[in-house]
Amino acid sequence: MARYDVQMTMEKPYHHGDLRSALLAAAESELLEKGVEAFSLRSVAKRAGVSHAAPAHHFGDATGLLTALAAYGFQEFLATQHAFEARAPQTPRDQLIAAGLGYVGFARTRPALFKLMFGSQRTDYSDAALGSAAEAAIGHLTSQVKLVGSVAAQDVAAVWATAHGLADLIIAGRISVIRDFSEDDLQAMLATILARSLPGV
Amino acid sequence: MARYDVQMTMEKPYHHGDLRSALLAAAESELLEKGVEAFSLRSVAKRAGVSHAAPAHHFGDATGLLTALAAYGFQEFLATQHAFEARAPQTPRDQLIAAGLGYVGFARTRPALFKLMFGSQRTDYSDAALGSAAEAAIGHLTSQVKLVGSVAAQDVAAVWATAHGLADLIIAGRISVIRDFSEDDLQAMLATILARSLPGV
DNA sequence: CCTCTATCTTGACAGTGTCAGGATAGATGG
DNA sequence: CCATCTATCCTGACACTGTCAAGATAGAGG
Repeated sequence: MARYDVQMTMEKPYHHGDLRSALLAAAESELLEKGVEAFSLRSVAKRAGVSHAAPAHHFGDATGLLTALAAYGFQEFLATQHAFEARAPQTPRDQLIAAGLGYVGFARTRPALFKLMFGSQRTDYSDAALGSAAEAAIGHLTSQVKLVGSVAAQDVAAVWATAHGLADLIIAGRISVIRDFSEDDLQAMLATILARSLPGV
Repeated sequence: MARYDVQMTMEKPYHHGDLRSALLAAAESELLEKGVEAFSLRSVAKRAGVSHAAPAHHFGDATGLLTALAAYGFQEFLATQHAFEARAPQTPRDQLIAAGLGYVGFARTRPALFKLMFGSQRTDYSDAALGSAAEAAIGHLTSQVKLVGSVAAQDVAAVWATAHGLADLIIAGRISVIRDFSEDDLQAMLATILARSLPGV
């Protein structure tokens, strides 16, 4: 009977079907709860319902899994920036600020991924997938700055550092004043600070 | 003979004398070489020449050691900012920028400590020593902003985020353009970016 | 139908943090 | 001067970790 087959399948199929994606999702949850430092590969495997050595075949070792997760994170990161830009006015300056807001927004929505991507030593940036994904995300910000009119490396560094600093401090819970802010007020404050980092054209 | 006694003492005294300080120093070296995630308490003990359980009596567990190290880090952090300020002009604005340069300077000089203080989950900020040390360092920056004339929380967040973002991205090696910069050019660029984060009084 | 290959499991190993109990040495009080 | 006391450090054990080797399973292709 089909019903029985399904139940068998649900219970314990030898081949998972999409273990790679399941492990990535489990790893993000693991990071969110325990942090990068207490990350356990065996615990991730248990979350996905497979044996402790199953991840090895898909990712090699723990660094391989975290590297793949970081690469996925940069894709999401770029997508978030694009989503923010789509809702903003189409002037270069507004678009750049929207990218900055997306930068911070991603960090607040996926803090585990953000910390992995920017604050961890357990990722291998010589990996092709991670390298190109990271370069795409950073290149986007750079091109946005150029569209505003600046070609100075100093201006890229300024807006990037401002967005990054805001993101990092906020998800660390260190900017305590924003607790009393509404979401709109917070966005307005972030936009003001980001705008200030641009050369005052 | 005194000489023999000294040699005996150098070889293997049962009581270390200043094991607490030795462990903190060894821990910073360990962090610098391996990173926070690969940090090993047993390896730190081996560096200090004691058994693997010796740190427990001084720090409780691994988190206790890293917490104490972070508290020490915030003292050094504040001292670095003061050192930068001492060499700068005595105007409020120059003093604040000097504090920001000290912020980045500390991160570049002691990256392991900086990452531990701002990017790790293995520190206990409910600890009294760490809490007060961190508050002292952050309170300093806040008071510097107020001296410039601003009382808006937004301005504190702006200059803090800018300094923090620059520090974090630089020690992560992500701002690649600075590789071609001389030290003076780098300081000038940082000062320009930091100055931009202030309200344009 | 039979092999081939990708996928997953089991079992083992060295290394980790932490706890319990014992050894040592400097300090304290008689 | 000596006995005890306490802080300091060591040894041994436990559960847990990541990784490797070898075997089991199932789907795919000839």
